[in-house]
Amino acid sequence: MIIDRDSPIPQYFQLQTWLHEQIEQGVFKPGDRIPTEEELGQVVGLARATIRQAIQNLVNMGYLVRKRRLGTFVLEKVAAPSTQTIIGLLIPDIRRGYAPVLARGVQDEAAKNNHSLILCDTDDLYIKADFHADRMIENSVSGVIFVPTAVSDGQNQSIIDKFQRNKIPVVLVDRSLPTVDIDCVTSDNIKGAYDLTEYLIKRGHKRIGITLSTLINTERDRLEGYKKALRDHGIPIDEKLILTHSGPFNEGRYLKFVRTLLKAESKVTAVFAGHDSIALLFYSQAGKMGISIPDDISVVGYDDLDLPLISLTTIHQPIYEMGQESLKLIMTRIRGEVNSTQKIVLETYLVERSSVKSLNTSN
Amino acid sequence: MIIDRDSPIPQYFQLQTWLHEQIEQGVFKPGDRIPTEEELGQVVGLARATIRQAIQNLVNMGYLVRKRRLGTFVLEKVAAPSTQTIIGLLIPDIRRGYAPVLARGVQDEAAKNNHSLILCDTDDLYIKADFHADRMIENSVSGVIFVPTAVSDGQNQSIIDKFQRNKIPVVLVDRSLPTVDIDCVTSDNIKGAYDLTEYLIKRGHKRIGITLSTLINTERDRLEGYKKALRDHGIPIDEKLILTHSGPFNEGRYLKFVRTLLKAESKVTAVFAGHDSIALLFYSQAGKMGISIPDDISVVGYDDLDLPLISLTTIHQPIYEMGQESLKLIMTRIRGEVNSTQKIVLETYLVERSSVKSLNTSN
DNA sequence: TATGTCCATTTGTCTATACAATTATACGAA
DNA sequence: TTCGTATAATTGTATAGACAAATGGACATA
Repeated sequence: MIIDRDSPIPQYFQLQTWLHEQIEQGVFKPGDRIPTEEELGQVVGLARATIRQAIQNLVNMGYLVRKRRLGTFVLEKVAAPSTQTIIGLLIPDIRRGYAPVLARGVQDEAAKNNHSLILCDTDDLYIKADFHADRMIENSVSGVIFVPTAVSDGQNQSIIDKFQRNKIPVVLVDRSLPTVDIDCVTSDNIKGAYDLTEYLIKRGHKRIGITLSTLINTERDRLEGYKKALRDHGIPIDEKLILTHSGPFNEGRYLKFVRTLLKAESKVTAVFAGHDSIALLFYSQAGKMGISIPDDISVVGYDDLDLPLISLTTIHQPIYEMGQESLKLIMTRIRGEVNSTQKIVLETYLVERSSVKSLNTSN
Repeated sequence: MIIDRDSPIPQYFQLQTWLHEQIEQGVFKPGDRIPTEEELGQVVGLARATIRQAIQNLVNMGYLVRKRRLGTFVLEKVAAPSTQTIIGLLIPDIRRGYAPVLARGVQDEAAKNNHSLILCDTDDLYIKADFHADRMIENSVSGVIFVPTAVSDGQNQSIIDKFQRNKIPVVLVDRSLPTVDIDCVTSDNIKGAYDLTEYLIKRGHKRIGITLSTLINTERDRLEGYKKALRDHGIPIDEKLILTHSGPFNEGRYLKFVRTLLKAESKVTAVFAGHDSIALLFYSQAGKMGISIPDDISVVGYDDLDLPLISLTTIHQPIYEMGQESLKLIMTRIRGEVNSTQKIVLETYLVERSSVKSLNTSN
């Protein structure tokens, strides 16, 4: 008999122990249904409430699940999922560009999933990214959302490796690493830049300057989209109108480029600023040089930052949504729901404002 | 009555929730004995088995401990000897105003102390602040830096209480609560506004409009500084030039105020914008109305946000430093180094740019 | 095929009752 | 004082019975 009614050990506990043994010994295997409370009551000769007490304890201990109308089942013994519910976000600088919006998107989605967000700024420096990565691992984050630093792919790779060695899933946002097979959420910079350039071309612009950084692949993609649009419309690419720089964003450097393009000798009728912050430099320089936008020169940007006082035609990047998507993606990884690498590319769209003048007489 | 027998929510769960609340709110304090099962049964009119079910769940959750013959007691909520090195930051919205700079200040200082930063946005809503507070407590943060929400002091107080019941130190930043004796880091808004107003007066301005929110005590202080400066210089206060609103920042509302002040009838020669974001509205509206700043009207702001394209005379608030100081303060609390309440007031200074015209002929 | 309805089964919630086990406290005896 | 013992209070264990709620599956209907 399973239950010894004379034992000082409570009967519910005797039953609980017996059930536990059956599970541990594989008599009841994961997925199996154990007898109903009614049946157990008959077999061991105990009241249903007593049976329930034994079963409830095993449910609390994670050995069983009850399902209404179906019965009680043995659970797959899973390693207790870490009680930590923290996601790490590694971005260049919370004060710059779209970072606050991205952080907010991640955070709102994290809140929906009952996770908190640890925020770390890398300043695009490997050493800071590495430092924060260590701290995140120490604080046992469940996953990391990483905007790769504007340094070598190898260094970014080594940050990612560090997380993966600790079995922490990583999702890249905005900037991807072509050589690394890893989940990422980006937008289609080639298409966005293509659309934007085509927009200028259709308004009669032929000499279109561009200035951006070749350090980050998002901006390299924009350059590619720009060139492709020119080629497709039979406009020769003039390398003198392409002013690039391979380092991180530096205001003084770009101010030089901006001045060069604004000078009458350049004869450009429109400029493509690699991102909205550069477009802003065009506005401030043009003001100083007595040049009017868009009357004297047209300017387009990229990002659609919330810029007061100017009305810039630009490409809207769904930054907030990228934050949300990257968090959703990391949650599926944490829950172990997917295996194959996910590459999510979000749509961008052109926002027409009034920084571009149409040169078409018919228009 | 505590129990609603018509509710679809199980009665044991209603009781459990109620008990949980009593504990959270400190009605039952750690060490207290709660009523016996018998007593509870009498009070709420439930069978003892039902009472037990509620209590058992709370025991499992670690809120209560039962002792035979003695009763059931509230447990000291011992945050596992926190190896956690995380600080929580509760701010209204990381995307707005100075929030990114504050967050960065906190974070850089946290990094120096080997702590990480959990970021939570409240949107100035009590319910969100409360939600994030619970999550921070769950993640056992070592301390919290809190920008009070723009709601009633009582609600802010209840957030603070929640942390303090869990022995988590709290520091207020920017906005203080006059009725609460708690560490805080602020800047002297009365003096800043006084200096700024005096600056205008010394340049010959007598009709000075002001528009701000009276919801937050920082802005109320600025209004006070403005009035004091006028009084001290023998300029009568014209209530018609004071346009206030008692709700949270709302662009439409302030645009109306801005237009009123810009109209020629108002005859103001200068306006004091409650913060830089409002100053920005003056610029955008003035542009539309063909009014030139500072030639037709002078404008000053408050905060010294990094505003591109305009050259606004404003009061610099040491936001980054406030973030740093608040973190330093919380670290001293965590290390238990101080006992008395610390009220740190940082210096502000006037940044003279070119949004103010001098009306003095001699100048 | 798709959709709605009903039924039987199983767990979920709740009551009422009884006795057992534990233990702080008081009290009495050594 | 010290030790043992009785007592009362409180939680622990257990029973028996009732109705509620969810739901897979069978069956009927559109």
